[in-house]
Amino acid sequence: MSRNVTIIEIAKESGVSTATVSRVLSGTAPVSPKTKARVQEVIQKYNYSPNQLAQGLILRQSKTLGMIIPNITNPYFSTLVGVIERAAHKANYSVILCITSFTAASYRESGQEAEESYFQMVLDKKVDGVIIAGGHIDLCQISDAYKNALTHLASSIPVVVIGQKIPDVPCCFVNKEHEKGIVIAIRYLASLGHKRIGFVGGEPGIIITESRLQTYRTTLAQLKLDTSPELVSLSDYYLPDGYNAAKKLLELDEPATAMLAMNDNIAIGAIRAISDYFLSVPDDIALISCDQFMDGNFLTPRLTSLDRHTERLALHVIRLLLSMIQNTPPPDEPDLYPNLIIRESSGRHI
Amino acid sequence: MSRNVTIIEIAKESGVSTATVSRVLSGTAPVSPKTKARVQEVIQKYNYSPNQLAQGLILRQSKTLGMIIPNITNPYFSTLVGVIERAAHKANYSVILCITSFTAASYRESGQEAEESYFQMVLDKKVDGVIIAGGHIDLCQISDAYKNALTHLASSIPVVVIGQKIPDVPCCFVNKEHEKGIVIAIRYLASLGHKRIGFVGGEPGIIITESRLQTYRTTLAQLKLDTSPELVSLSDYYLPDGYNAAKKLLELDEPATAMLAMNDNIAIGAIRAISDYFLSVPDDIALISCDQFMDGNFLTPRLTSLDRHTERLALHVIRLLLSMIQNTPPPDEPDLYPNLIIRESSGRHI
DNA sequence: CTGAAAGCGCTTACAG
DNA sequence: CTGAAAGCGCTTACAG
Repeated sequence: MSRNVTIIEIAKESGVSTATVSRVLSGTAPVSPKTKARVQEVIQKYNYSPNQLAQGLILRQSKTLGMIIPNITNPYFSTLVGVIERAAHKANYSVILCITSFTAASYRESGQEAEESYFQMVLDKKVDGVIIAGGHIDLCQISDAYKNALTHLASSIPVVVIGQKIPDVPCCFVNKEHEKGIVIAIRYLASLGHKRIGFVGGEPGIIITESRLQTYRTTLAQLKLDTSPELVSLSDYYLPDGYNAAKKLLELDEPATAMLAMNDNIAIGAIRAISDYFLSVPDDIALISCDQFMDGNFLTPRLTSLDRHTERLALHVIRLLLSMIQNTPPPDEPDLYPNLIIRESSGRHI
Repeated sequence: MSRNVTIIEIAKESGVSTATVSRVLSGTAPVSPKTKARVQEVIQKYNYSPNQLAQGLILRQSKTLGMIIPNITNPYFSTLVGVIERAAHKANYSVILCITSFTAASYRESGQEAEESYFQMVLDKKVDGVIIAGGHIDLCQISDAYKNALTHLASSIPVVVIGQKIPDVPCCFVNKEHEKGIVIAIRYLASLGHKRIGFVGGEPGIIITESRLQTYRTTLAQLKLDTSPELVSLSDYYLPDGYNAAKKLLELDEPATAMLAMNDNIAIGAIRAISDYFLSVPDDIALISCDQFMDGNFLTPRLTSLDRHTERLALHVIRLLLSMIQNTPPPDEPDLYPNLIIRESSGRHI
C-alpha cells in the first residue's frame, strides 16, 4: 500500500506553506493567481486530495451521515436507502449504513436493544447527522432504554426519524401516512360490493399495524360492513406471513370476499394461499396491496395497490436532515397522500 | 449540540495523564488496578468514547469499509449488502454504502464513469478496504479509465471485487459461477422433453449474460436441441425486461416450450407476458429462474429456480476483505455450486 | 497575498 | 506503572 502524499509534500514541492495549499484547495481566502496555478499543478500531479479524517477533526464535520434501518432486504427500506444515498452523495455526504436486524419478535424474546450499539457507533464515527427508519420506533410500547438512547443521540447530532413522534425527544419525526390509504382501499372495495373484507398481514404490537387496524375497523363500521374479528389475520411483513395470514381467512366458514394485504410481500403470499385453495384473484377474492413494493403491473394478477410515495418521503427526509445540519430552512412538507392504483387484482363489481 | 468530552477532560478528572486514559481504554499497556478503576469510573460517568476521527488519524485505520454497488433495489445487491454489513459490524467495522447507479445503457450513452467519484470518496474517507460488486466490472469491454481508477484504488487499500478478473489489477477478484447453473437448468428441461428452450432477459454486452449465453448455446448443441437465435431474447434484469423479452419469444411462429429466465424479476415478468397470451406456466410453457431472489415457494406458480448462494458468496467476500486488512490467512473457497430447486414452474415431462 | 504557529483529539515511543 | 512530548494531517486566526 503506497503511503499517501500529504499537504506537506504538496506545499514543499510548490514552494509555499501548507496554509497556502489549504487555501487554494478550499478557496476560503485569496491566493495570487500565479501561486494558485503552481500549487494546483502539483496537486494535479500527485492527484492529491485531503485526508478527510484530519479535515473532519479540525472542521468538526465528517461529511458522513448515518442511516439506521432494521433490514435491507425489505424493498421499502432498500428504496429509502437508495434515494437517500443518492441525494446525500449529490450533497457531498457519504452514508454509513447500519442494519440492526431489529424485529419485534426477537426484541420481545430477548429484550435486547439492537440499535443502541449502532447509535454509539455513529456517534464515535462523528457523523454529521442520522436518519433512523423503522425498528424499535415502530413498536407501540417504546422502552425507556430506547428513548434514552435516542435522546442521547439526538442531543449530540441532528437526527430525523421516520416513525411516530416520541414526546420530549429532540429529533425530527417524519411520519408516514397510515390511515388514509386504508380508508381509500376499503371504500373502493365496498363500492365494488364487498361486505366481508379481510385484513391480512402486519405484526401485532407494531404501531403501523395497529393504527391501520383501527382505521380498518372504524371504516368498516362507518360503512356498516362486517367487523368480525375473525376477518383480521396478522402475522408479519414477508412472503410466508402473507401466505399464512391469508390461509386463516380462507379457512373461515364464511371466507372473506376481499383482502387488504399490508404490502406486496403479503399480497404475493396471499395470492399463493388463495391459489392453493383453488380460488383465484380477483374472480373469487379481490385483493388490494396497501404498500407498493414492485411494479404491480407486471405481477399476475396485476396488483391493485396503494402508492405511498416512499421515494418522495425519502427525499424529504434527507433534505430535512441536510437542512438541520446546514442550518438552512427546512424543506416543504411533501404530499404523501396515498394513491390507489387500480389494476386487476381488485376485480370488478360483484 | 452538546460539545463532547475529550480524553483531556477524562484525564483531568481522573488525575492522570491522557496517556494513561488511552492505555486503560486500549489495554495495550499495563495500568495499576487502582488507577484503572478510577479512570474507568470517570469514563463511565461521562459515557466517554474516543473520537474515531482522531483515532483513525493516528492509528491509520478508520474501521470503516466501502461497499460499492450499482443499485440497491435489486435483491441480489441488497442481499449482498445485508450480509456484508452484518459481518462487518460484528468485526467492529462500519460500512459506507456507495450506490453508483451505473447501468450499461447509460454508460454506453454518456461514456461517463459513474464509479470513479466514489473510488476517490472512499479513498478520502480513509476506509480500510473496499468491496465492489457489479457495475462497470460486469461489462465485456472494460474501459482503460475504469481499469486505471481501479488500479489506483487497489494500490492504496485492499479491495475485493465480485466480478471478472482483470489482469494486472491488484485486487482480489471473486467470481460467481455463471455457467454450471445454466447447464443444470437446460439439462433438466431437456430431460423433461423440451426441445425449444428460450433464453430470456439479461443485458447484451454484460459478461454475465454473454457467458451464460455461450453456455446455453453449447449445452443446447451438445443435447442436439434447437439453437435458433430467435430463441434468445435479451433485455435487462428487471420486471419490465422479463415481460418484454418473454413477449418476443411468445410471438414466434413456433414459440419456445420452455424458458430460462435470468433471475426472478425476469421470471415474474415472463409469467405476466405468458399470461397475457392466455398461456400458462407450466402447462404451456416451462420456466426456470436462474437466480433466486425471492422464496419461490410463495410465488404463483411456485418457481423452479437456481439457488446461487448469494449469502454464502457475500460472507466469503467480507471475510476475504477482512483477512486482507488484518493480514490473516484468507478464508477457504466457498462452495458456490448452484442448486436447482425444483418446484412447479418447470412442470413435468411433456 | 502569505507564512509561522497553534490546535483538532488522540496514541505511543521514550524516559523515568 | 506513569507522564511529557511528539506527531497523525489538516485549517485558521494572527501578524506581516
